[in-house]
Amino acid sequence: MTLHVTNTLTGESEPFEPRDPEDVLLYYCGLTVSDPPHLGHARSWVHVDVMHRWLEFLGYDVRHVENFTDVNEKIVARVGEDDLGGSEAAVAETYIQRTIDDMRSLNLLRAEVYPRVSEHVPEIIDLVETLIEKGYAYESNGSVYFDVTGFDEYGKLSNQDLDEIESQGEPDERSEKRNPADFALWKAGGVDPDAVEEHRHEGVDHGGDPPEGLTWDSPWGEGRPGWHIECSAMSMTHLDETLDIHVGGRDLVFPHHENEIAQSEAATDQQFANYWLHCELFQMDDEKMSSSLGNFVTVDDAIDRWGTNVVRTFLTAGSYNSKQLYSDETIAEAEQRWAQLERGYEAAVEALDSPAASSKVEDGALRDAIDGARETFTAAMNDDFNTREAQSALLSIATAINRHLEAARGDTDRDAGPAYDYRGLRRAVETLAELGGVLGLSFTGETTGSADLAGDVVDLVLEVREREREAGNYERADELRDELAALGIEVQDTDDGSTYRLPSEE
RNA sequence: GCCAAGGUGGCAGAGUCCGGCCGAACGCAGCGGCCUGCAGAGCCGCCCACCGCCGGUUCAAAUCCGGCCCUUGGCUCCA
Repeated sequence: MTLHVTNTLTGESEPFEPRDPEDVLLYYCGLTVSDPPHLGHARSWVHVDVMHRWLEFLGYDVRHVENFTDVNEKIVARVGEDDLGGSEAAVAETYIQRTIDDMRSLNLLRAEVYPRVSEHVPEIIDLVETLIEKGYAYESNGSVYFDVTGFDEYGKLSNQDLDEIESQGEPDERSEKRNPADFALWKAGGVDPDAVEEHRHEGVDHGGDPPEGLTWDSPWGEGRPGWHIECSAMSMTHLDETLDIHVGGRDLVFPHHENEIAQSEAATDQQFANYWLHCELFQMDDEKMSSSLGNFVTVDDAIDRWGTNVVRTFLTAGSYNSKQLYSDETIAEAEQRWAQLERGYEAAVEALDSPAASSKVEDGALRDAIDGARETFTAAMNDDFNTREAQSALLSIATAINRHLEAARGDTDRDAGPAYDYRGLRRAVETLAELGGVLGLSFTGETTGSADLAGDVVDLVLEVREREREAGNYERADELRDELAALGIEVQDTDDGSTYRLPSEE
């Protein structure tokens, strides 16, 4: 069984064959650091992260590179806001740090490199010069444009017809471009003040002076790199001329990725990326999640509200290449799914700790269920990273655990007590941790010092409550349970006493 | 207008590439039952889908072919 992926380039599901049987070169189009990351970004990150983890699970070494676009008018537009910083570089730095923090709290595997545009201008200039030399690009008033008519395959990713694109362009007599569809590789001069103005937040005081952005010397005079060239230059610098997998948001297919292909392949005469994978976007009711509509949730807030595991369960509750609905209901569902997984895991751990667990007991149904779940999980992930199906497999392990515990308790004759399948439960716990790990879910719930203390206190309260129950003071017992619940502590009464769960997360 | 993706139960969301195991997964919500002092959790069972519409191919279609309707995203400014 091999991994299949849906390639935007062909529109079809294809068996995945990296150029090198051991290494996979993975490039993800990162973000322009001009705003705090929101859940939409997190959705793509998490799916790329799951791809990365699954490729490693399959035995590949993954060389994962993800850029930061730190040169952009949108960033300049933030200069002077609040405490973001007084220059393009400072604003970018602020958001890069924030982005890295968010990535960490989402439990993302680190990429090998996070290259920045501002640190790759020489490589960009080299690439532009190559394109001019090869006749694919031309200089005009200090700017350099890519001539799309020179690249026969232009439009192959997005299925655009060049004539169609051209006819769309507004005729502009004074344009520096030969063709409306040509795009800038290098832009003469400093930042475009109109573009900056367009991205300013209303009612924010930016101080007096018009902001300046970064500029560099080039063979064509002072200027800034164009929007698309960065990804070509950085991926070639840190990976290779041909990538195995290039991932990005669906919204980048055209023109960004289309242009990347054109300039890269024109420059190297090599295929730029063998597999183009695109993450679909969030939908809020009938519109997409976007900053301008003000309907987004920042990664930061999401983690605070629901915790990493719930957020990741939510983000992987649909396929990476299908749109996903964001609503209170869909989040609540994800909370339930995660809670079920966690409860199943914890129930198994608890049973393993009890003297009733024995290596002499064997529950075939439990073991079969685990094996089946592993097969389902593997098949699902190999089928274009079907994370929803993979979650189902995990859930079926939780169910199998509960079923086994239930059966064992049911068999109990009073004196002997229940008997648990020690090895079966161990396998269940290990499998959940291992496969859950592929989705970036963490069952280990490491408790911090304060959580330990909280645990001790809860134990104390439960002890008091138990005495009330024994004395028949159920009203008082229920009050205590409700009061704990109000603090987010879930109490569950069982035959062997009461257990509890602290509110999840870090 | 062009390009792309999609329309599956009350919600959400797999399955569509490789037609039959789909009388449609997993989950949420709802309804019974077991358990419980009660609740929750768990377990068992149930309810809810003529798979957008119309036609075709086939022994057999959610899955293939054709037409139509609708939704969403990108482009139509900059690039």
